[in-house]
Amino acid sequence: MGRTANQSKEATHERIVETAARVIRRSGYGGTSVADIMKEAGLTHGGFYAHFASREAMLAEAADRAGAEAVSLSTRVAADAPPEQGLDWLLRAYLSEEHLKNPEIGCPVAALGSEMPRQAPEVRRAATRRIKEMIDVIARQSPDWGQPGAHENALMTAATMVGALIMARAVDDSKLSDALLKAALEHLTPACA
Amino acid sequence: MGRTANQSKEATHERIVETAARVIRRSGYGGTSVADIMKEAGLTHGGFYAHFASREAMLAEAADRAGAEAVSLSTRVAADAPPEQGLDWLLRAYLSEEHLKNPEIGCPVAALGSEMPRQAPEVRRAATRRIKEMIDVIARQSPDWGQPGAHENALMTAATMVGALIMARAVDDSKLSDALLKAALEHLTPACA
DNA sequence: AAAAGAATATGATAAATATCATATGGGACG
DNA sequence: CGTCCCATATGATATTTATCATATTCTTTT
Repeated sequence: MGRTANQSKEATHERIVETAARVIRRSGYGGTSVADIMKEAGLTHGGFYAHFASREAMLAEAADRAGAEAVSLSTRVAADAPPEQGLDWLLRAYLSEEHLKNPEIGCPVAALGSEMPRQAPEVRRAATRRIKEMIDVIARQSPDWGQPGAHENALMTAATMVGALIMARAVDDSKLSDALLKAALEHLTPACA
Repeated sequence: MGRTANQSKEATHERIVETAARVIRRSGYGGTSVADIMKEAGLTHGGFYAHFASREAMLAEAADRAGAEAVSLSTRVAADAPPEQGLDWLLRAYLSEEHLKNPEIGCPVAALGSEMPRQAPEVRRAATRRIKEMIDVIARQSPDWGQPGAHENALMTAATMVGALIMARAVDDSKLSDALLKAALEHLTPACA
């Protein structure tokens, strides 16, 4: 059934990528099949290759999309904060219970980080670009923005955020999860450096 | 071919678990098949279920083994350090180029962290236990050992270590990898809190 | 309103994979 | 020295999965 052909091919492509960006964060690169994504997008698996050259090409687009969403959401959160509190708001959102429990709409580095080294070059390239953007977002919100060492500081801040969230999700003990998020938040908030 | 039956079943079980502990850190939980592990252990896939009730049971044993190796290696590194420098040595080893490039004999949290939330309960339970042990190793090496907040400090240190290594491995740019490791090392070394 | 064209569904194929049943060969013990 | 047992290999099955070829239906155009 040709379904609704008024939804142009481009729009369907869009929808698949958007869906995939969510599904990979929920199920991982390796845990996501082409059929899974198509089903969740309301399509059947056969049509997939009318939209993408390969599964990997599609993962690359999905990874890029997930990264772009994270960057723009972070930018918005920081922009909505009162002056001087951009980083604070960012940290509070990132290290929140809500982010902990909703990987599919959250940071793709936390959701997919340890699978990245095994992905296709196109996937890693897209992810790296978005990670650099994310680090810049953090750097611009830091109190020491412009000073020497500010970029290094942003690198460490990003690492702590990602590590705390990954560990909090990995662990089977909600007390420890909370403690990890709280420890990271409290140690990053008072501009420790 | 009964192969060498003098190697008791127990020893073979041991060898499979040991092999699996390496393979999962290299290929991920989802990227590792039963046949992969058996082949790398020098066996054929068919015999697997004489040793484990299921693939998941085996992953649980492998995760536990990998965690145990990491804890004992870390303990040894810290013990070999001059007095007051245990944490320093730990950090230098963890955030080294060598660790970056050898996930299969390194920290399982960095290698498998983002896949953990989807693993079987037995796997997560084992991993959580080892993670707690790892945090204790770090806490005992900290200069503020015993003081209030020392445990929280260890949580944040662990998060930063894990996050920096995961990001450094994820990224497709060796300059950024180095910068991430260096930033984490320099900011954790001078006992920032 | 019918024909053409584009988008998607159906169906098929080949490879991988978890799991299980049975065969085989080497060592222990009589 | 021959028999039995146990660990492992062989082989099979059912499922999943990536990929592709073909059929079907919707929309547009005349």
